[in-house]
Amino acid sequence: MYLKKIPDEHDCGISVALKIVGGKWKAWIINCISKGMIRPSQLHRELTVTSPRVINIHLRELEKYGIIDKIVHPGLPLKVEYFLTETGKSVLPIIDIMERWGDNHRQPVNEPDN
Amino acid sequence: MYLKKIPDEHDCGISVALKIVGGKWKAWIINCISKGMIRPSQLHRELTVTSPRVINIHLRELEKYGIIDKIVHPGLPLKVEYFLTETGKSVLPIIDIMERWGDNHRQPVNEPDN
DNA sequence: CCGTATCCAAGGTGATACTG
DNA sequence: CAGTATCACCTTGGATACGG
Repeated sequence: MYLKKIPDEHDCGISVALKIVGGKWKAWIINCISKGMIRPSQLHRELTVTSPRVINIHLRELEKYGIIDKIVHPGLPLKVEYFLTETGKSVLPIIDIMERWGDNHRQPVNEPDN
Repeated sequence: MYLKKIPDEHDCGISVALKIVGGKWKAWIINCISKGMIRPSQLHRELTVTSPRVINIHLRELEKYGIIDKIVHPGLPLKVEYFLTETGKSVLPIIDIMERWGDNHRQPVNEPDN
């Protein structure tokens, strides 16, 4: 997302927001967690097109930014559960409006894909 | 933005929306045009941190997706004016909500930038 | 003034194999 | 089950110079 070197005068809120929803699967992951798919294995099953590594990178970043947090249950097999923080929940309206807009404008945007 | 090879079952509205606001300067450009900075030279002056080439790439893409359109005035020196289409205007609320969210959550997101 | 071509650096993503 | 390391690839962004 090439957003790290933006000088201060252009580091607007959009840059900040894009750090959260800008990744290829970040918004998708946030949506899944908000819907109760809180275990990594569930995410992997839903997102078979991607490797666990990429999902984990996104999870680490969302964690770092305070969007999600996790509970590690002791014992074997391992059990980890992610959940949205309050900050994370505040992102849902953004994802929602983006999703609705995209669904309503799929034609003009997706068709010229040459 | 690596959004081109997303399989259909995951090609949700978010992917579509990110094609519009996902680029490093796309949302910024849309904002500028909506505020009346409609000539390329104005955009270049506002965005001196970037080369004209990058701005033009974004403009071409926004044009391709029907977000902006342009009027080419004949004569020399050349004069071009961009404007938002109706579709483009419908993007403004998304940019607005992202910008506000980002401004309100700058701390937790920006600080862990290690 | 406007736009593009070329070359290049860097970041994001993907496949696999591996450890605890 | 959960997570990481290494590899290679593709996309994006950036600097410069040039043509309409």
